[in-house]
Amino acid sequence: MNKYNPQEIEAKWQKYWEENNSFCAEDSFVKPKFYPLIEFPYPSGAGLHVGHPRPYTGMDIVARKKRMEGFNVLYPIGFDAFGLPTENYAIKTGRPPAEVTAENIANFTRQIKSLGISFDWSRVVDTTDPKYYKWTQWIFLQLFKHGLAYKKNMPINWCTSCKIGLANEEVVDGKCERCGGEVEKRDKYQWMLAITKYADKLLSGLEDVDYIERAKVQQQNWIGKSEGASVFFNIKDCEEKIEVFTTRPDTLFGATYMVLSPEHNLVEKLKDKINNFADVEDYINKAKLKSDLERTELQKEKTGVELQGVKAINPVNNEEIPVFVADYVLATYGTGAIMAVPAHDERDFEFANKYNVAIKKVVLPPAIHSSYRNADDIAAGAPSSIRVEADCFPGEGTSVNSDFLNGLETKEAKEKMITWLEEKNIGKKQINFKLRDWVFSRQRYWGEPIPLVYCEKCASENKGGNEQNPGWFAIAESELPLELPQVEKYEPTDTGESPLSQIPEWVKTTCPNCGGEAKRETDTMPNWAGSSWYFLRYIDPNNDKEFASQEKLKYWMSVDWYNGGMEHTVLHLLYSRFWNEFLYDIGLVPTSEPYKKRTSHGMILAKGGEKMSKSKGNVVNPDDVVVEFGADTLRTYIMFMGPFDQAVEWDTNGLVGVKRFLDRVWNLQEKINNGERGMGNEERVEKLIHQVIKKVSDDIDNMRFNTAVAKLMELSNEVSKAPFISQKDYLEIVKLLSPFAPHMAEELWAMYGNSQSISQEKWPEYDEAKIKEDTITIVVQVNGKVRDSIDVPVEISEEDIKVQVLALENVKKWLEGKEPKKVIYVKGRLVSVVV
RNA sequence: GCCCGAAUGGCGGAACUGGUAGACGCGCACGACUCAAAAUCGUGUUCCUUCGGGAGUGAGAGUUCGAUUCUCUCUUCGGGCACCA
Repeated sequence: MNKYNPQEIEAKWQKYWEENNSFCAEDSFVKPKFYPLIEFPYPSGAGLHVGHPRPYTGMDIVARKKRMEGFNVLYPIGFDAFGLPTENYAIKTGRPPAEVTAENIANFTRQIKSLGISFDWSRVVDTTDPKYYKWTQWIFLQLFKHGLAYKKNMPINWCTSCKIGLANEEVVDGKCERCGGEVEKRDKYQWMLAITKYADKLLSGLEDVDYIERAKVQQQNWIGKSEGASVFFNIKDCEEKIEVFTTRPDTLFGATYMVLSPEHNLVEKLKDKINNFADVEDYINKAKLKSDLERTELQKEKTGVELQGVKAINPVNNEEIPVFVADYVLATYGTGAIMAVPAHDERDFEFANKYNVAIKKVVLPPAIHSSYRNADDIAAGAPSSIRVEADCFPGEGTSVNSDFLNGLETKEAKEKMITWLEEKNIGKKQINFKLRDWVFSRQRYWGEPIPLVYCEKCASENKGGNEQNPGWFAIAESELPLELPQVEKYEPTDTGESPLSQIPEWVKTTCPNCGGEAKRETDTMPNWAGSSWYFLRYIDPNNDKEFASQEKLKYWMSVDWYNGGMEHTVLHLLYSRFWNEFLYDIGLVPTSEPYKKRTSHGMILAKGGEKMSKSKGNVVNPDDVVVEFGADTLRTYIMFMGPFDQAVEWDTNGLVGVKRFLDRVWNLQEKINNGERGMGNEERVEKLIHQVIKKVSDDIDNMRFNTAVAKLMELSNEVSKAPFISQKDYLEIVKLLSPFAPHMAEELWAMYGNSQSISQEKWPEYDEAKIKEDTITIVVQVNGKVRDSIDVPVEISEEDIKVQVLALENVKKWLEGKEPKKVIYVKGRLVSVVV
């Protein structure tokens, strides 16, 4: 018998799989399909890191098992290659980003292939390939044509030292990531995508999909739907009104003051009425100067200034109430103004105390539960939900001091107030979202060019574009892809514009509408663009007529199982769902939701629990592990380390145990006895194998890879102790191991006369009857303590077992002659004797 | 501050719908093989113990014949959101 030599075996089988297209999905449309997906990597110059193989291997195991179960599996891979690190590297070295990207992709490909992941390499997509981004641009144009893309004046992050615009990701703790310089906001016209129009759909769509709970909650929070009312407050002796949004219209009688955000345009309009305008202006200017960081850091202490001479009128009781400007009110949410109810909102409470504004209670907390009447009880153990601790009560209860709402529960009070407001025409039911529209422009080179042109003549004639942006036109579809031009320098310009603006011959074009002179948009798309639809392109990656054929989309969509990092559950997941839902609405994809199921893997940390990073020098390169131990050991170890969805610490010592396990399985060949059976162990081994089939199958379906490996280890240990194993049983074990250690499994499978790849074999099935034991061990407890255990036949009756148990010496001893008060029998588990 | 998640031997981690806590692996100890070492194989490995037992899953209570599992309070750690009215 040869020694297990992973390096030799792995190269051999990787070559075999490639030559035989073993893992290419078929566009047969006959077999049931299964479409698993992992997040495609960004091909960085640093190469693969041991974190990458975790999701790839996990889904690979699922994919391989599904193939063996008869599914037509599409398990694709690609590269999300536009991005800042490559662009920055290009700036530093002067090399074209495309060239650097090609090199990095080649390196990533080599590394991933060395892991034996069953990706369909015939469908690789690269977001920077013009053949790919042609369709990214095309989809953007559909969004534009349907009025979902518009240009708006928005603040960007401006590094005062590098004199360039930064993406949000480049701003770390309010400073420039590269130079550490100050970052300020500068206004710039940017393309926006109206994702807010899909807020409701993005929210309700979550009901029908199987995402891990955390991902759903995060998306819900991000979308941030809140239901309430908008209410108009009149201003005394003035035509102007203040519109506010509130989720608690039932507390309107308790509104004792109002607040405008510093950016609110009403301040300027009321200038003449404000007696202390100089103070107000001063406050507003100071607020503007505060960076985002300062605003959040200084949140502990609320500040504001009263607009003296201005009084608002509470519409429910006509009381005159003061109006403040304060930066704890955000300009970007709701109407940028609030009605303040200090008795029932903690922020308003704090502010009212500081500025001496009246506090009026209009909601009583619900009755305290009778079992917790006593104050000491409450302090000791009442659930926090029924405790009342402060003078400010933000919860729900019963309305008081509120005229026609008195005595109503919060829910009813809200409804009644909304009806009243609507009847009087001073307010209405209103739903607000936290979700903002998506800033889609980047002043960068290494991204997809935005395929729009601006014609000044048409703009002046109010042609094209949309209401906000006349003069903008989509380029003709025949001109797609609009390729990135070659440039000399990749640096952003002094004005914060994209480097593309420095190429006059590229910028200058003709207007698709009037044929006159026009200018191209010089901003590029953000990183998120290419990854917002890549799962659709995998289905038909070489199609040059459509982004994917309808027939193929109908067969393959939606993605059955998408696994990715928690860091992408908000933006990437939301953006790609948005694009898919849009494409569904215009009839181009068959399902509204792109992903049926979403799971998440935990990070692999360096020893000591730190993140692996280049600067700390603690990155483990999978190449080294493959060379030393082999890919099968690496794969199996990564799966064995710990629960798939939790962070785990890398430990090179752990690899040793897994290598020993694989060696042992390999060496089990010595135990194969072809001729002889009947050595007395077959039945036991068979039973064990059936138990393992069940366990491993269930565990893979639930991503409990660590316990699946443990069970396989247990099986191999058990078999090692047996005198012989039949070839049939041995190969059954090899099949079960094949998704984890595919190279070794192929080698062993071939060694015993099989000419076809093990990946074509049927996944083992278990027989429930063979799993069952004939005798079971019943645990005996006396007064809750384990005192003995007995082996009894499975079908023993309750009476019989009770008699047997009470006759046990160990039980008699603990009974001390007393009669048992109660004897409980839990079928197949235990007998509990209570004295 | 709010919302999630977690806490189990020396370490990573198991334990189905409440039913023998510590599977599996690392490490460690002893033994076999060896001149020796490595590798491999075998045995043991939660703690205390007067060897009868006793204690034990972050802490404290509760429900139960029985709680790592359910309820409540608290502590610590990790993640997300962060003045969203």
